[in-house]
Amino acid sequence: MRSEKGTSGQKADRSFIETARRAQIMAAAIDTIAALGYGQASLARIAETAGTSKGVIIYHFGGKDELVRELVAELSVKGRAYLGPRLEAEPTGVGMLRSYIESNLSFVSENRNHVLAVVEIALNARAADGSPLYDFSIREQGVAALRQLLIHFQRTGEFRADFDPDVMAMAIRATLDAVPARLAREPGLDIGRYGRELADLFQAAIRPGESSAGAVSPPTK
Amino acid sequence: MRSEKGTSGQKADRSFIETARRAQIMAAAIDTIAALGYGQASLARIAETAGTSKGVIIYHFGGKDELVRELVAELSVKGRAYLGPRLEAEPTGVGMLRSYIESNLSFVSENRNHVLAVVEIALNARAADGSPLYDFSIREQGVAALRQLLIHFQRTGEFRADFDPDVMAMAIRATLDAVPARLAREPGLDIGRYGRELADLFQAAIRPGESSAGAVSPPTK
Amino acid sequence: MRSEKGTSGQKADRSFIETARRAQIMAAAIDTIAALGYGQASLARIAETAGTSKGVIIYHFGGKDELVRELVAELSVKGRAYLGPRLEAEPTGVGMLRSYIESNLSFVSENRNHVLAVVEIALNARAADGSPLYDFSIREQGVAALRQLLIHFQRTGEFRADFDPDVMAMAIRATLDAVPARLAREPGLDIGRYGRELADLFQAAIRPGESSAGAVSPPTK
Amino acid sequence: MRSEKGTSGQKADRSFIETARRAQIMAAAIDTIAALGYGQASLARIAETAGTSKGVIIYHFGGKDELVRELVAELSVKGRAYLGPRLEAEPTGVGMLRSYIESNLSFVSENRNHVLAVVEIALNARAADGSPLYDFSIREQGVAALRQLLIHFQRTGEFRADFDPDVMAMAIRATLDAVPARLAREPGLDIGRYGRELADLFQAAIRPGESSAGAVSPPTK
DNA sequence: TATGAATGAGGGTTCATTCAT
DNA sequence: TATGAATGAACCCTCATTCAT
Repeated sequence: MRSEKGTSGQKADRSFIETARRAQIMAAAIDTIAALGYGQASLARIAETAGTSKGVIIYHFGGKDELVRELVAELSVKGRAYLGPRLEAEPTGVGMLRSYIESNLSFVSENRNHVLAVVEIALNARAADGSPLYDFSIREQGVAALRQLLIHFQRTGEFRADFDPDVMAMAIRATLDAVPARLAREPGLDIGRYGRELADLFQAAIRPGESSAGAVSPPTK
Repeated sequence: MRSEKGTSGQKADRSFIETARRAQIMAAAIDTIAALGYGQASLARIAETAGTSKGVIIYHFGGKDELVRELVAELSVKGRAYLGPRLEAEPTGVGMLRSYIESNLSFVSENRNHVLAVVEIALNARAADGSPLYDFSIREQGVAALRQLLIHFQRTGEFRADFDPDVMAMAIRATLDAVPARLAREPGLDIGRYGRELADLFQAAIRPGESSAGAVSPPTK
Repeated sequence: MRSEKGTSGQKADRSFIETARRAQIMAAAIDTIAALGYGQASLARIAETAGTSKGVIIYHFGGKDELVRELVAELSVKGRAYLGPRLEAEPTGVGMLRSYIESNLSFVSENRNHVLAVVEIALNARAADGSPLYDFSIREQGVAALRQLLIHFQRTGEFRADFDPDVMAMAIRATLDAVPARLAREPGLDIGRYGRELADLFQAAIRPGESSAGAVSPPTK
Repeated sequence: MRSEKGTSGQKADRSFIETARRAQIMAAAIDTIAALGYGQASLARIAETAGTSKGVIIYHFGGKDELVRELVAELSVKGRAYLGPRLEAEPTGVGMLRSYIESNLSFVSENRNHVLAVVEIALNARAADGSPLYDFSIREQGVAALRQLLIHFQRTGEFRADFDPDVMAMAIRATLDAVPARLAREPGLDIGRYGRELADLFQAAIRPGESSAGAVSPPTK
């Protein structure tokens, strides 16, 4: 059997041919999940897309779960490599916020199907008892980092202090997460413009206004 | 066979006992889908939750599709009845926007599992070819109505004119749609406060500021 | 429960309304079987055609088997009442043969669906072990009677003596039995002409020719 | 998945083991259908006869439909290969007619169960709406060819001119089609003799007699 | 290294029938 | 007399996985 990498998680050394096969299968899995949804993406269909048989997939990945897990992990690695430098390059809070949003979206547009597939997985893949199958702690780490960033710049005064950083982080994340699905429905979408609009939106939401938004809200009982 | 109601959609007159059974089954379906996810919610499991057998479900609904369709339709009816009056009661643009957000969330909190189930269905239920199985045009109508509302108050000047109403509507909707899942993970969440925070957030995003947010954005290449 | 008539087979005395219901159901069963074939004619579909529910059918007939049995029996009674007098009216062998064929066909054309249904039943209805479900001894009695007739007129010399009455009887019966299906496919078929042609055909086959057909046959190894 | 052969119909190249399994399953299907009838021949029962499981059948044929389709196709191929040369070898009309009948019957006796099974399929296999499931155009082509043959020799004068070739063809076909069922009931039947008798019968029916049969028929209104 | 073959659980659905009313 | 409700077996099929080669 292949693909037993120790718990340490380091990649087993693989032959060239094996690496190629794995890449081919993962690409097929991505396209199939993106196109049909997680529930419809059976091993048979993925194998068909890849031009092989189910057996091959099981051989190389040990099972469907592991294949999917690697799909998720790979995107996570790609994502961090993409976003990290872009964020660190920004000196100001507003810059980081805008960069977070726009970089996320450009990453999405450059990895459409992969992102779409992982979103599908995140939303649907569950064990028989309903518990999530894969580890999306990365995502939560992302949200946490975003919240830290918001808190930081609330403290510096660059962002207004009277929003809940938790709620704001979640709103930003949710809005970004909805984009891949929309992109799938509307492939011609101009992601660059979309990202700028979204950045404007949240920039307006966090900027310290003359009067806080909360002050305008009707008195709550 | 049961449950064939004409295209007009009016409920066929049902016996007391049938009505009860249907309600019981729908409740079981809601809980099962909410708890396990759409993909794991087989008829057998739903039947088990309901304390009956698959046959009974088929008898009363004619099939899984119809059961799910009714779950969706019922929530849609409930939702409109809940939201409509609350929106119409608001005279101002800001009031309507806040009401839209807060009413949505209070509706969600009052119909947790049902909303969660329908979100599961919306995200996951697909035909074999990947096309969506049910009609969520209601949802899109909702987004469209929201966009119209935004456009209207941009014209009156109550909202700033330089945001894209399409992007704003989508951001609001996506943020709201993410709440049920979070609520499921975090049952103690204070929805009232959460709604007010979210309303503040988007109120800040649409308010006509001294200078438009866009002006602050870095020059785009 | 209804419909338990003693083994003696006499009809239980039935109320007017029950008789009507039974007739209605039997008509529906005939049309359904004729249209869809025996295998597709489930109680549900028959009930739908009849405008009632499965329960009613079971109530009146005790089960599907009994309903079908009565369909068969009724046609058998009708058939004998139709054919008997017509045969007996013929003095000559040729007349009886022609009458047998033509009366059979006119009976078929006057009872299209019923005949079609019973043919469907005869060909398809079987118990789980493959054994035939209903009693078609009537049919075999018919063939036997036909064979007796042929033998009789072979002895009188009106028919040629060198054909096997068994084979001839079977050929006539098979040919007649194939008509309903053809009639179903080709509803405009002129049964009168068809019957005369068929009568001519078999008349030619049984007439005492100058030389027996057998003599012409090539020597068999 | 197995058994997807292109529309051209050429057999995909199969491994030895697969070929064997397919043959075994087809044989089991033939025996089961012949013994129990089409309606009782479920995949489970066929699998039991074959000594395997339903899954294996599905694996090799993709579904019940395809299995049955191949049963029909194979017999059609076998039948044409068997009958064609035998017909073409005959110089005279009478010879061809006799050969048609006798070859058909010897083919039947040599392929008892297969023929019986296909007859079962032809009579019973239907879609939910009652329409036939498989393509029996071959059969109709056979009848059409037979009719052409009859017409041809009516023109040459070898057959009498005053029978309807359509009716005659249908009578011959119907008589032949009834044989498998009889053979099933009466396994000891002497098919050779039976065929000669049948050939005699129809030879007498088509021979140009001193006076046409039609002339004897009572005046038709 | 790779594959075809087979497995067995579980999927949704149809069916004739039973039962309580 | 009639019906709606429920049952449970059987149906065909899909699935991820195992196994022998």
